[in-house]
Amino acid sequence: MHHPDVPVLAAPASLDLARMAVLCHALSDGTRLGILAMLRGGERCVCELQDELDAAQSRLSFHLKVLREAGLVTDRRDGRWSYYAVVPAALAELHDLTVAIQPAPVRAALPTAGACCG
Amino acid sequence: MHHPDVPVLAAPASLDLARMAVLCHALSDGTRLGILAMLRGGERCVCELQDELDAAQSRLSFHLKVLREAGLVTDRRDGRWSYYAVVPAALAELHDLTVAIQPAPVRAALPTAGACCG
DNA sequence: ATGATGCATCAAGATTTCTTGATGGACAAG
DNA sequence: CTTGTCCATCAAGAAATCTTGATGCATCAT
Repeated sequence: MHHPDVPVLAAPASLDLARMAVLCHALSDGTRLGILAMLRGGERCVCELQDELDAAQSRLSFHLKVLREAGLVTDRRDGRWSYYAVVPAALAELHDLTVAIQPAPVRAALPTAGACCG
Repeated sequence: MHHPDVPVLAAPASLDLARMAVLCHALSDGTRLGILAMLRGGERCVCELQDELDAAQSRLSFHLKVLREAGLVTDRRDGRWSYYAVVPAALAELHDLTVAIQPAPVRAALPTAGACCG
């Protein structure tokens, strides 16, 4: 070898790369992001998403499953309808992960997620 | 239709779903996240990543290209070596996007990214 | 000049992901 | 009970992504 062998930085406990990959994968698709954007207004049933996003029903079911399995949404049955809603904590998790993966000097200059403005 | 036709929430200007999809896609792969985690310690050349991540060279080149095209890393040539480094602003962008896509009531209870602790 | 190293790029195959249409179950209305 | 609506799931094909090995170029050392 040839290079100075810089010590590899230890990862903070909060930096779970596998979890981050799952969350990011779930958010890497336009249809799924469109769903989440709609759910900002509150819970929706599948047929509402269907109308608004102009997507086939099986297609929405597919993407909702991805979001659900990533923990980004929950579903609630009410009669014939399934209502989906955002899980804010999951987005907060990604939020924290994007901070944790910042280079150490940058992260030091950032407010801590929990302690901010507190 | 049958449901109460809830008004669809207007998206904040900061919510660029296409951009979010690109960023999240780039971060949805384990190898790429491993690269970023290594780059937290500062810039690295490809062969260092290769040693540490135990990945073939062409494979790293492929993933580095994805990260570069998403704006998450920059590269710098120095002689035979290409040094890659994190672009903190890109991670900050994703950070802000995860806030922007939160349901409106949740976002209202959160500190603004820029104005935090100010 | 010669040879070796670091790296980007390409082609090909394997794998994963996405879309579409079909089927069937749960539920509600008539 | 029959019919229609809402939805999950499946199968099959299309498309995107990832991995591997090969090739070629630039750079450095001898």
